[in-house]
Amino acid sequence: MTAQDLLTRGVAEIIDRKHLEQQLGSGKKLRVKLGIDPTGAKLHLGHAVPLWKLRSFQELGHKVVLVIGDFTGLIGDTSDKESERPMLTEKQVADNMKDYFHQASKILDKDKLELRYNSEWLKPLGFLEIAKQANLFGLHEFLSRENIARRLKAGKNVSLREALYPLMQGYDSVAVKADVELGAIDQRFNLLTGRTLQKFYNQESQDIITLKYLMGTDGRKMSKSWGNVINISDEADDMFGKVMSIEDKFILEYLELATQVPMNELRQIEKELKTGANPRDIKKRLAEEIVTLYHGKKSAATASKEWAKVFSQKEKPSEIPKKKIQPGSYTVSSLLVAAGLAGSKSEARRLIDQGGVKIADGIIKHDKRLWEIKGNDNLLLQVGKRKFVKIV
RNA sequence: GGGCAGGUGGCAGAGUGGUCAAUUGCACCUGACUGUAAAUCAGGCGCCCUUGCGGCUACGGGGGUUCGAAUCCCUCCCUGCCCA
Repeated sequence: MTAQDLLTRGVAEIIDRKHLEQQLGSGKKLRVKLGIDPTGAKLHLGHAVPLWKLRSFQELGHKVVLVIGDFTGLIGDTSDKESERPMLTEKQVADNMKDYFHQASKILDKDKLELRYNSEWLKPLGFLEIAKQANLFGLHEFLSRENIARRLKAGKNVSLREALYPLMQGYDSVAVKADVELGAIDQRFNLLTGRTLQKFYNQESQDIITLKYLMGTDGRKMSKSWGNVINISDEADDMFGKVMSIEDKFILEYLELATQVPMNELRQIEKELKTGANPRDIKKRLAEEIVTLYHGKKSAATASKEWAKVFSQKEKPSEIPKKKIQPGSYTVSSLLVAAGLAGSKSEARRLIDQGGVKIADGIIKHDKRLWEIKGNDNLLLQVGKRKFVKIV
């Protein structure tokens, strides 16, 4: 990681660039802040983008301050939302928070980290103080945010509480004396709030690095509510496959945002793609890189081989889940349900009709024949191209 | 407090007495093709029964009108918008 990459890779915008370059050049150890609200239990590759940037700061000797939004999580940020985010209960937040740090430490160096919870300073804050902070901003600023304006225009509710959220995030920066704050591009407004508040509290305003966001497996922004996420806790095989299923046009973005492949290599790959390289091969490399980050090189290699076996060569995976079921007579549909390969018999019949069901390598065309299950059958069931279960 | 609009399948969002198990989009599943679980194309996408112009359950909850309701009425709950 070069100092050059620090300010370019994955970066959408830097405010104030000159000042930040100066700070970095001065040799001073900067306090670099990232806030995460525990809105779900799992971190995904989109969350990981700013975490990797933090890691780079760590490597260059700066102090990383990870602010867990145990308080802001209760309130709920709407800057990345198309509708009001529901307020969470303290229990939900506590549950979600449990694994957050553990997951984040897959990326960050735990020993060079300052971990803070923002209830520490937000909870005791009085109304007067909040009013003073709120006085620094105009309602019009908030209302003109793109997604807020859109919701208002569509006749949807925008609660007053949402307008308060940026103050809290901004005050976090004051509390931890941040020199730099990171965030996704849709956080821009909240990030800027920190600058104003710091000034009000006689601190030097933090610089801001906004990062591009990662696309999900369906081509929309990666977000838990879209259900298109690749979680950093996903199993190696699963993670590999999900990466392989992204659209070709996102390959370069993924390499930039979700891997540590050097930028010059990235430009090389870009050239190769343009001159007719098979995107599948590049994507395989991408998937290996990503899986390596979270599961290690060995698992990545295994996942890659496994994937090639099952999908390129259409062979069976080396590990087929085994399932024991009650001995007796089964129709194919009830067999599939018993094996967990179909949610209902109706679904199973549909799969049969569509030619997606194989038993012991033979395509099943109808549901009439009865199968006797004795309890030692070793019968291979297959649905689609990638779901296998062995009845034992 | 007053006025108005609305609550439909995982989500978004049609439908306003029968042909609605419910248009469409997204997500998802299967098949074909391929360079891959990409793209594209085709089909599917409530449950049950041996497969039928079959049965059951379903359009916020409850009750009613009707031969028949997601669609009409009553009531309850909830949500949003406007005004104060």
